[in-house]
Amino acid sequence: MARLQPVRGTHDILGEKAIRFRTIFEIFKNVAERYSHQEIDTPIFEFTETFKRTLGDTSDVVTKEMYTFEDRGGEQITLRPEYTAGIARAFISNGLQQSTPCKFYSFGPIFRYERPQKGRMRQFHQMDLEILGVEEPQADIEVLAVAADFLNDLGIGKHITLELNSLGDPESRSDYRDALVHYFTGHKGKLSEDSLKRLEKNPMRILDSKDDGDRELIKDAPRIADFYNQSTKDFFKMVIDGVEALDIKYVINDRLVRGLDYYCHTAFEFTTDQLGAQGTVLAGGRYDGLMEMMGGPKTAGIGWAAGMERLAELIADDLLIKQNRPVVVTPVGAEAQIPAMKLAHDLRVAGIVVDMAYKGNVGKRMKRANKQNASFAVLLGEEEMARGVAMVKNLDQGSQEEVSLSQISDYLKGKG
RNA sequence: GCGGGUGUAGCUCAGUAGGUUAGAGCGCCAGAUUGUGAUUCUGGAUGCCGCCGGUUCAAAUCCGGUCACUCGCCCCA
Repeated sequence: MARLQPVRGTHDILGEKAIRFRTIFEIFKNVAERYSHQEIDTPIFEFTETFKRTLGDTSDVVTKEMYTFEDRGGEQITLRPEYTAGIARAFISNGLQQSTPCKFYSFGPIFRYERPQKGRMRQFHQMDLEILGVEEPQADIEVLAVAADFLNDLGIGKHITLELNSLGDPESRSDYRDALVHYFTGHKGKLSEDSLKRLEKNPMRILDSKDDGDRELIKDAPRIADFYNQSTKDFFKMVIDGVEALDIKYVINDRLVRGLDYYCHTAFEFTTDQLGAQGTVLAGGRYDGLMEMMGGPKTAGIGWAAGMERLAELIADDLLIKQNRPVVVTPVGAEAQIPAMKLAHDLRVAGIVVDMAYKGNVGKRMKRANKQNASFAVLLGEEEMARGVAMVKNLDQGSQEEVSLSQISDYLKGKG
């Protein structure tokens, strides 16, 4: 038993969990298509270079979290640790710059070699939404609207806060970064060990620190809004005005940052306090610099990803897709086996969900039917066959009546 | 990569001044009911007490290691 465990940080999805996943995906798909997004499914692995080049050599994802291996042809392959790079690659591979704007959605597994904990797995699943080729803030607004609608349709909107920030255009962002480095370098002695490393690699991340000492310093650190140039201010105002017009609740969080260089302007996270340390349920931002960094044509982009496992913990039970209750066909006696199978088949062809056990006497089969939460049992024995009928039992009420074989499917559909 | 907690039946868990045959509930199987489920009653099987080693006449119990799960840090969905 001990050896037949799933690989650390992976989980089997079955039973109620599978239903939760499907429920959430259906709702996601429904919302995305309402906004006229198209499905795209890219491979779950890409050349390692695709992720390395876009995520940067200093990011944690690239330096220690990728599942990378050499395939039999000697290619360096990586299981995707995020969606955007693969979709951007597909955009370029398929020459889609001809057809912008592209509005995509996708769903599937993501892989990161991390220490598992609540809401954090090595294989997990994300729903992803992207708009490619739109520089206007209207795309930012729309993408936020999809997210808000999605969470509302899941019935969890009220437990979730939208945190919004602007990282500015490259110029604003670079000025701010310099100011931050200058400020924190002046207080090096008071920074936590982790933040000293961040100062080297990714200074904006210091703003995220949970260390008390760091937080004291952060209070007086330069604020990003003071470094916005006019075009950044205009852009961000458009986004905020749009979000307000659509009545989407939000708070500005100017400590919300993205470490990677290709991010700019809008950055956002939808968070909850109901999941322990991993409170982010959906997050994204604008990445106008990404395509060029990959060697493609300069193309704007904005999008987000939502964590399936985290959402699955939040949704209410009554939201789950109802399972179809089966009708159970039960032969009585050996001679009824084949005729019962024929009856079951006819009902299935007629579109009814039917199950028939493979063995057992009537008592066993009825017990099994009950465990399956069957709605009806259809019993077929010698007596019924002689008269061209079957005994149809309502398992909720315990009542039963004979129904002519030719009318059973209509009878069951009428009651179902 | 770093720190805390926990590993006993399919599931939820009892079980320590170390002691003989390791327990309960739920679930599962069988029978009462060989043409009728749920309820009820009767009976049954649950198991290398995570794994390896040590202490001891004797270890589920004490010690060391290891693995897994879990919570947090880091990072992220």
